[in-house]
Amino acid sequence: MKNLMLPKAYEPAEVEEKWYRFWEEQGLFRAEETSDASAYSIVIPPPNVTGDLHMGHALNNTLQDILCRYRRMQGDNVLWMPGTDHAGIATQNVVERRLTEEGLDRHDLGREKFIERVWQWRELYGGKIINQLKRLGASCDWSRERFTMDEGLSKAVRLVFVTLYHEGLIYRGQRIISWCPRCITALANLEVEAEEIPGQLYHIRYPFPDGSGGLVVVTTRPETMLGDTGVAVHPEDERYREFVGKTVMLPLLNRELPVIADEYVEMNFGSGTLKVTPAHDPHDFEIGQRHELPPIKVMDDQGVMNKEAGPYMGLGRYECREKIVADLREQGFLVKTEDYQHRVGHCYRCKTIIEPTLSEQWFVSVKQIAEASMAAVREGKTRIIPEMWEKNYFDWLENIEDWCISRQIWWGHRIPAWYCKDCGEVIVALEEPQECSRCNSNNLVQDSDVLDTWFSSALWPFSTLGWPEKTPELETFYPTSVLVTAFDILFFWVARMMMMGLHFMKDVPFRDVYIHALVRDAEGMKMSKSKGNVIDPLIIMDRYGTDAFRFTLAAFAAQGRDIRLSEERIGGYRHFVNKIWNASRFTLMNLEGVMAAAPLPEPQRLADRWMLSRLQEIFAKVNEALESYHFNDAASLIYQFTWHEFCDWYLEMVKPVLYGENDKEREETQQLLLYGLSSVLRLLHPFMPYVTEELWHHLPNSQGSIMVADFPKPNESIIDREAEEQMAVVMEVTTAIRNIRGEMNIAPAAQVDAVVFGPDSLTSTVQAYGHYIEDLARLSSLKLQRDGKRPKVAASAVVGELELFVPLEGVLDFREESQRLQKEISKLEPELARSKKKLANQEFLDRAPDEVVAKEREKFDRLADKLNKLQKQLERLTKISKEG
RNA sequence: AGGCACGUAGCUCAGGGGGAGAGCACUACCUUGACGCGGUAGGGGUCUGGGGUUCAAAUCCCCACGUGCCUACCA
Repeated sequence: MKNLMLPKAYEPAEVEEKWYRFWEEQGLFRAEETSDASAYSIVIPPPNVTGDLHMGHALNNTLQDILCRYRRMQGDNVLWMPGTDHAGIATQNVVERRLTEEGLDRHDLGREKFIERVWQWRELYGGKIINQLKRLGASCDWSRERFTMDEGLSKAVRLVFVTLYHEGLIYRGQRIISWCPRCITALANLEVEAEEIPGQLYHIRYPFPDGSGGLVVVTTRPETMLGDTGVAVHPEDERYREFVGKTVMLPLLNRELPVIADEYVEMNFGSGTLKVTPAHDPHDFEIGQRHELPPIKVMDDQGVMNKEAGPYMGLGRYECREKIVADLREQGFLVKTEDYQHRVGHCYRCKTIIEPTLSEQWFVSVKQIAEASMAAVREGKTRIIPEMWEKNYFDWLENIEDWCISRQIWWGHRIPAWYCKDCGEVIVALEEPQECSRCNSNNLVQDSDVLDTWFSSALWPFSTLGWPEKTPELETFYPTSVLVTAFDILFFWVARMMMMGLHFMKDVPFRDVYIHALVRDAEGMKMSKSKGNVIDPLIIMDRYGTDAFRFTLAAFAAQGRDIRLSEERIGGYRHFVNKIWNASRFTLMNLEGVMAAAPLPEPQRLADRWMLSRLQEIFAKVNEALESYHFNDAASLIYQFTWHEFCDWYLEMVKPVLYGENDKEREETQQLLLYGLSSVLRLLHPFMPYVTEELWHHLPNSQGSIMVADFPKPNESIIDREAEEQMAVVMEVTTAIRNIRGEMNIAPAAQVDAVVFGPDSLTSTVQAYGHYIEDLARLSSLKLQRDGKRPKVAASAVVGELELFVPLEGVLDFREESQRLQKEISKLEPELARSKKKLANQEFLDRAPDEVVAKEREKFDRLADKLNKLQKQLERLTKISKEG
């Protein structure tokens, strides 16, 4: 026997932990690698092990959980594959900060010990975000949890590297790359964030060899001049043509620089002369190659000037800049400086200004595999939703440059390449080679670099399923059904998964990519710790409960728009959770003696017929919304129905039956009420897993977990248009009487009479269902008349073709009532005028579709009739008030 | 510089060629046997501005203004 008594208010903290444990213990999150049921799979965007659950995670994982729970309730074999990302630079930074606190740095420990420390750290704190995801209710199959540095995943990484290398798609080369002098590593272009900052444009005179005149170059980074090996002008620039082939002198270092002509130079920028620093600028590097200007690196890997900087050696790059500017000024080479706003690259991990530097790194040649990735989307093998993101996806892939994948850090997948110290051979292999394949030397050293974190993330959809083994998991769950993510990692991650998936699995990694919003603060700023504007989801869950929080996220998740989270709105949905709780409480306390196994009775009464019919429509719409990732539509449909139809109307209409003497009616109603509540709970479960599970277990007819109950599907045969139309009349009449009561200040406890005039077709409905109106509008009597004398001293209203009177002999305030009628009339008049004008327009009649015209005629007639009736009521009132 | 969004009630936001919507906030009334985290009723918007297409525009197109984001090698 289930407990039908509920506490008065829902206390989330008490039930959330209980049910999460229950789900895990019952194995309800587990996917079957072999099953006949249709498979549905999602791989989680693996959060960084260093991470704390933030709003972005909360939204991302709530949406995934909604989809997974929805599909599971439909009977699908659902796999939500969880895991975490080793997050190379980010994690290394965190552990290094700890070492700093101990007064150490990683070099004190050495590579091996340092990596050990990182693993220890991960052992202690890496599970934190997993627990936070559980708190959120995430129904991942935790028995399959993966980590990007797991043995299996690491093996996949090595195999991919080796394969691409032998296919010629991975190569090693000297390039200008983006270098972070704080993290002391190369970065991919994508990992550099350009930010506009104020700076200076320095105009510097490079004199002719005899010390006279010279050419004026312009730069924002004067310290790089120490690495200049030429000065370039545009070949068609008349001003400088005579100097091409001659030389100028580099100030401070007194190096002779050739003046060369190159089309890259913009004649209109600055002086039209460009200093060429091949080792510290990507374009200068290219110019240098075209004109055989040697690159000279003037900085070391920490941004400190090296011996090539001569007297400036040992200075930090910005110290050096100041010193150089001062020296130039002193020696008369600084022509002028001006303020200049420009965009400068910053490290996406530590925000340090990056230094473009010539360096030898590993690259993936991506043009060819990018092409396949575009084709897959173009051909519809993968859909990107909302569609507008497709354009970004294509734009990026079309302009893609080779991907720099080597990082000079210690935490990550070591590059599987060995160098022979004797003959220089490069050996790329899955396992450490015993000897050089060319000279048989065993004097081999492994490349000290590790791979970009995103290299392993790119394999996530198949590496987590066991690749390169041919596993039943891969067979069943690849390609995955949908990838749910925010657009900020569309390039970092989604595009690269497409490339790797297509290349190694010969199939797309996911059928759909659903791109959701970014969560911003109330001012529309991206939430970040440095801005101090973060709202901590864990605090929110403490304060409002997880269900209210999740529902809010879903309600905000409209396609194609960012979310500005407002705490008030979460509060609003906490009220909704409480409303559901209390609707259930009411239902349960009226289910005493209900037959748990009874079949659903054929509904007889209007309220039941209407509620059942409306439910079918809600089922259809909610299913449709979830199928198409319209989470907010689904949420608001359920909200509106539950609160404003089920609670506001149905529960009220059902009370007299529940409290009445008729056992048969009561028993039927109990069954239908139970069905209604059960339906609402099942609709809500994907959004609000905890409260629905708790309530589910109180329902007399529930079995097991709501997680595996059927998600409601519409049954067309239950839709009852007639009931809905009749119910509309009941609702409108009730509202009209309540309006009169409210506006006339009739005490809520006081009962009044009402008289309704109108055609038989309508009054018969009012007659048949008058008991509902009497009850809901607190009437002592409801009389019906086809025609005849209207009551004299009465407040009145018009509802469709019905005229409605509330006699108020002795209490009616004539002025107030006539004002009320006047207000109604003045609302109607402009609407009627607009309709009239429309119907007078011949072109409208000719060109608009017939049904639109017919609808407009109907509307006009309805409005005119209503206005006419209201005016008569007003006239009558005025006359009576004068007589009285 | 280009591209993409967005500008709807005081606030946060849905909607999207033919009746302006929700939540919160606001006003009045209410200890009606689920809920005051409640109920009933109510006030509030030339849908940023200007053009255009259309019988019809908040909705489609163009321009302007504003906001946000993304991409880019004028040093």
